[in-house]
Amino acid sequence: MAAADTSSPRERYRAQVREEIKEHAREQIATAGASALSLNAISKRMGMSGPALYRYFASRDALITELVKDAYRSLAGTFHDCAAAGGDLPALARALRDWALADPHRYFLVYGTPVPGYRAPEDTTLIAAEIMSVLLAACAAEDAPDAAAAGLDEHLAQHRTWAEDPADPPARLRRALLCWTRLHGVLSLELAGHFTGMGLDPSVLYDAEVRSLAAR
Amino acid sequence: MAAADTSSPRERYRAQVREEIKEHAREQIATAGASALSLNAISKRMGMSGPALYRYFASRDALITELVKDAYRSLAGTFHDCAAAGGDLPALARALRDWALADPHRYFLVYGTPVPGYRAPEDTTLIAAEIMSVLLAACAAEDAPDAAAAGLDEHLAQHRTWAEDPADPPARLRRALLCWTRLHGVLSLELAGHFTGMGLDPSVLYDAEVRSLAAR
DNA sequence: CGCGTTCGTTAGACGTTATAACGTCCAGCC
DNA sequence: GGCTGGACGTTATAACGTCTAACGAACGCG
Repeated sequence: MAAADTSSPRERYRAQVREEIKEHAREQIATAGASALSLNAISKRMGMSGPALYRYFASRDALITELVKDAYRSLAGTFHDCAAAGGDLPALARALRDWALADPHRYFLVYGTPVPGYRAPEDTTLIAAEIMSVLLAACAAEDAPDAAAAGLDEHLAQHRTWAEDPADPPARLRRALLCWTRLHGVLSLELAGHFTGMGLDPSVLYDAEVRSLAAR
Repeated sequence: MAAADTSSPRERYRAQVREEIKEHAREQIATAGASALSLNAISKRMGMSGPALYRYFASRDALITELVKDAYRSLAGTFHDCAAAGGDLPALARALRDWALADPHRYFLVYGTPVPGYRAPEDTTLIAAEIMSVLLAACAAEDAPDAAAAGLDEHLAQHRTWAEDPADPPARLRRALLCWTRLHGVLSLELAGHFTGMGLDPSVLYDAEVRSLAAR
């Protein structure tokens, strides 16, 4: 924060140009997907020449990585805001779906097909942990032991590095995990258009899954 | 002539070359993902020159589309085989996971991030319906009405174009749908590597979800 | 004012998809 | 046997992409 105060005009201009580049990149990704992102097209639309962008981003992958990080931060922010406003688990689920539908390609930037050579930087895993933390806090309701999940609970009791609070019972970890995987299951298939050919409304399916998760 | 019945040697050679091209493409996709598929690299590895491939596939997208169709057919085949061997729902789930783990990029070819301009051809939707049909048949067990899914059942009763058998109760359609979305939720996150940073075993989570689906 | 860092430029190497035009070879037909 | 048409593979070329190298200009700082 204080560093932003004392930033030189040079650095402020640099940050502004970087933001403008990312803005164009986001727009391009939203219309054509991440694989179609072209530094050349961005530079042309900004009135600059191609290699000028390399003053601001080391490579195309670096730009995409930055956008992935922004997407993570954006999702974590909406989750945090929703929880701060007293949102319970269904509210969080709604916020997640709204966030995803607002920009499907941003969702796929986070949860979509991974690029083989790509390794997630440390930041993203930290933000992912933060997202899980908010979800975990919303799963604070009573948890009855589930016979079908006994093995999972035992496994979670031993591998809980992603849940910082050691007081969380395994049943709560399990519920947060299930929220994540089940909502992602419906949402990703919806965003990929796999329901359109079947003529059914994804929101109904999503809501049913949310109710099922909240009511247990 | 009788040549219309049996393929001419010309056509057999053509089919063989097409298959060899697809073989190299599959290998390339398995190691570097679909976005890294290069017709140039394939042609070089086959000892041919670049544009020669255009005699066999109209474009790069056409080749990828063919591979997507093959992946669909492969999944439908393993599903069909599993069901023909008397496999129940857990067996189908295991077959799905084995199929996905055998070649993760093939799974993403079917269920991964969609390309914006891409429209699924009619064949793939037909095969997708066949896959759902097998899944539906495996969900033939008794179905108790679920309070949280009443709205979904009603919606499914009205939009059931993807289930050809009109005798299927909505509860069974719902269960098949939930199998699909929940298993995909765990599987896609696993294949994308989102669990590796959390230090937990995806197979335990997957098995728990399978048990939860089978025991209801 | 001078100097150095940063910025943006052009030139170019290299790879990609895709088309056009040109040989080449084989199958079938007279 | 010889001819002809079509399929095949080639080289050449265009257009676009990332990214590096080298150069000039502009800006801020001492």
